[in-house]
Amino acid sequence: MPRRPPPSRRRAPRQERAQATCDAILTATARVLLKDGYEAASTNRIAQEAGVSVGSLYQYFPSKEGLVTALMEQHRARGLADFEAGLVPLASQPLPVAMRALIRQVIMVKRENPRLHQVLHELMPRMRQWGLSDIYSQRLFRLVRAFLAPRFEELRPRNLDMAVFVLVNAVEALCHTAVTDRPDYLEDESFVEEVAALALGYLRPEPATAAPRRTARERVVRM
Amino acid sequence: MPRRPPPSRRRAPRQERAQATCDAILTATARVLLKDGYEAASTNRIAQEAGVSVGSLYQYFPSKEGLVTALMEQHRARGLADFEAGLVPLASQPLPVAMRALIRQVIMVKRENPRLHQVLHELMPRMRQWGLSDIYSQRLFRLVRAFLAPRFEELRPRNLDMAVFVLVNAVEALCHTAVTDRPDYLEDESFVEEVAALALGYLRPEPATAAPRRTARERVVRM
Amino acid sequence: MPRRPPPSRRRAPRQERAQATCDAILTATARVLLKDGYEAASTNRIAQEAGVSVGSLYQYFPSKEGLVTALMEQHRARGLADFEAGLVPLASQPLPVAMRALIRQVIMVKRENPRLHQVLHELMPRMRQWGLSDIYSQRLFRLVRAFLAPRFEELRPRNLDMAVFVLVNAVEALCHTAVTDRPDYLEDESFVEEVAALALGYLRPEPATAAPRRTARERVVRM
Amino acid sequence: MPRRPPPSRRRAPRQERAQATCDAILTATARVLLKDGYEAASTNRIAQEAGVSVGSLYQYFPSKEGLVTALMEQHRARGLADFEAGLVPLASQPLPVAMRALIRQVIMVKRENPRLHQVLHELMPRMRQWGLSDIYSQRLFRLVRAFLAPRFEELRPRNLDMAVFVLVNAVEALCHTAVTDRPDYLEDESFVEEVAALALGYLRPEPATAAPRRTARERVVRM
DNA sequence: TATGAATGAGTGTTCATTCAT
DNA sequence: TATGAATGAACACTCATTCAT
Repeated sequence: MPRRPPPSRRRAPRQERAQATCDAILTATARVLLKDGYEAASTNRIAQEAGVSVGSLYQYFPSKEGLVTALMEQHRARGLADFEAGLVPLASQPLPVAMRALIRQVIMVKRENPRLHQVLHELMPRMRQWGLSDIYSQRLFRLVRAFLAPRFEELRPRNLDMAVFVLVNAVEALCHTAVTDRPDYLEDESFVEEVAALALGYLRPEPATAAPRRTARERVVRM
Repeated sequence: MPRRPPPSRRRAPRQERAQATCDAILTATARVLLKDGYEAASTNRIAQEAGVSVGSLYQYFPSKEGLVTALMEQHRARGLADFEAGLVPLASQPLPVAMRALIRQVIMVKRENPRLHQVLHELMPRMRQWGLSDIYSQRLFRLVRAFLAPRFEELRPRNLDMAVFVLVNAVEALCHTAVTDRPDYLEDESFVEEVAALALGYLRPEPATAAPRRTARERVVRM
Repeated sequence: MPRRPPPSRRRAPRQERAQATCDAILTATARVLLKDGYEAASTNRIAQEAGVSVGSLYQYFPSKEGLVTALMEQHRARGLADFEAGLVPLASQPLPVAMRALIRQVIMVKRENPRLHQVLHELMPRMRQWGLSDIYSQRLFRLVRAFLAPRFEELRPRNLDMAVFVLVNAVEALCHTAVTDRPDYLEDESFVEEVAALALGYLRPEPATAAPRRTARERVVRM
Repeated sequence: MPRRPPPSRRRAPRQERAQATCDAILTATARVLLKDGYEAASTNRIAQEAGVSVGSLYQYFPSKEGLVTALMEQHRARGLADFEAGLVPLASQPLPVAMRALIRQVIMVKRENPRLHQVLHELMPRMRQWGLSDIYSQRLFRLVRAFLAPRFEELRPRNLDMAVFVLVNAVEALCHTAVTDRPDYLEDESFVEEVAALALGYLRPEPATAAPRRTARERVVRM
């Protein structure tokens, strides 16, 4: 029982001019969102910024909600496509190599336009409230799952779904939080190393507790 | 150039009755925020829910912003105090034991009132926008730093600040995301195990890689 | 299954000042409706005319619809009360006397403020569209029915309900149309006579048609 | 100071195709008016329903107002023509026969498309507001007047104009109100009888007050 | 001639905040 | 101190109409 089709578009632009208008509006939305945040971003303001009239805005987008949703979708679709494109050549790489590359890519993407990423990120709860299922998260999840599945036997975790949940969310959160709280980390190669260490340390089988016998106490402490 | 003092309180309640009013308002704010979200939570509505007049509300809080800030502060102060209280007896425990205990505690706290946690979490960007520095995050950071510092020598990471950043944010994000996306995980003991594995795997020294010598480059690449 | 309670009031005014505001708004509504008609009567315009802010308007009335409904109700309640008051002393009067008096009263009422009557009359379809059942029409119907019932035996019509429908609507329509199309009739005593003749001629038993007997069919056809 | 010529048409369609377009628009207007009412009937919506562009609509009609006026005119012209056609063969019939036939016809016409009749009826005040004189009412009036004039000597009323006003408006109102409030009456042959009784009772000379003499007082009372 | 993209004034309504009582 | 009536700027959104193509 689907609630309603994603109300992000009202009608497809037929003429070339219309497509341009449509794009201008979306771009302006991003700009205004950046400058003023969601609340302060009025549709009139956005239209003005786009150099069109409010009427035109509502010709292509059914509501402010829909407009923002459309922007979000565009953004996430691109992000996901990039991610997938980056993932393909890494399929055959050793895990550590691939992991570092992926993390680096995630950071690069966010570094491109940190404010936009941040703003859209903060918009996500609202989207959920609007009843939009987050198909992009699901696709990302499936992508990572497919990437991990072939090597899962050699890794420590036994619950693939949970492992993907842990990895995806931890990495995403770290990269995102860095944008906001520690932008310097984004430029710091050792940050990539640490995030990779987190991911790889999570997946790596625990060390066969070797030779010299230890008391339980020692074993626990030493880790 | 100090922005302005945190605008959370207009004036301290002197009389007992006033304190009660103040509490009632804060409680009502939480209730309304839960039910309706931030936008739909009007000050009139909150006052009504608290059983006082809007006028009274504005006697104790200078603005809606201030009201929400006060609630947030109360909430975070409590959370931090709890965390600190839980941390003390763990100082002498082996790391894995302590880590599991801490993670369990974080989850428990969120499980208590997931919706409130979620709502307040989603309010944080707005706080930042209001120019409030997040002193609680800083204190949490210092707490964990102090907890980790004595054992840091035996652990893998070499940058303590970055390690704390990584751990705090990864754990927090996982627990928080689980509230929203996978509430079932909150009841699942194996989720605690996985989050602990993530943290401990991150801190654990890499296994002494035996025999054949490698170049630094190689070492970095392999897992 | 009643759709919703008549949405005419938001909250009752407690203080004296509030009651005054409320009245001022209703009065202003009538004034603006008169001048500009329903569509052109914006709520901001009405508030201005009432000398209050829009906000106050919406404190007492939940919507433009509700505001107009309230005005209509006030108006019709008064009209009906007047009608009932006029009807009581006529109960014992001979029918023709009573009928003329009633018609005269209906005309008088409309003559008092013809434009307002007209505007509100034209608003009625919209009310129906809003799903408001017209309780005043029903009460009027019952009133007239009760007035007619005791003498119904001596009258021609055999279906009391239909007779009331015919009388009420014919008289009302004539008086109303006269307001719009022939205001001069409202001042013309012979118009009262004619409307009364219409009503009485309708109720009066057909003259005993003398001599040659006829079939039922024939009787229906002849005059 | 002539207001302006009836703004119902912008220019007469010359080509056949143009006439078809014009008709399509008018038909669509009726359809949309039926479905959505006047306010909700936007010109874009109407154009869409007609399968043409808004631009084309404005090529044939100067405004929404004009469009609706044109529809109204078409509709009333037809109604009047029908009425006139029905009237001709009745000229030589006895009054009661003719009256019943006419009333029956009025009801039939409304029964055909009750919603459209209702919608257009409710639009009439707006037309008046637009400054359009209602030439169809006038023609109807003249038609009925001409019908009644030859027999007027034998009837009770002494003011022909007023009698026509009373008859036309009473019959019209009853039939129209029945459409809205008592659609069952439209199917009820006895309703025709009652309306006819109303009209004929109005026209019929008062019964020759027979034999036993009465005081004026008595006469009035007795009816 | 037909199209449909573009316009923008104008609408109903909300809500944080003030201040007379 | 407490009240709650009053405020009014601001918002999302519509729709009759125009005009470049």
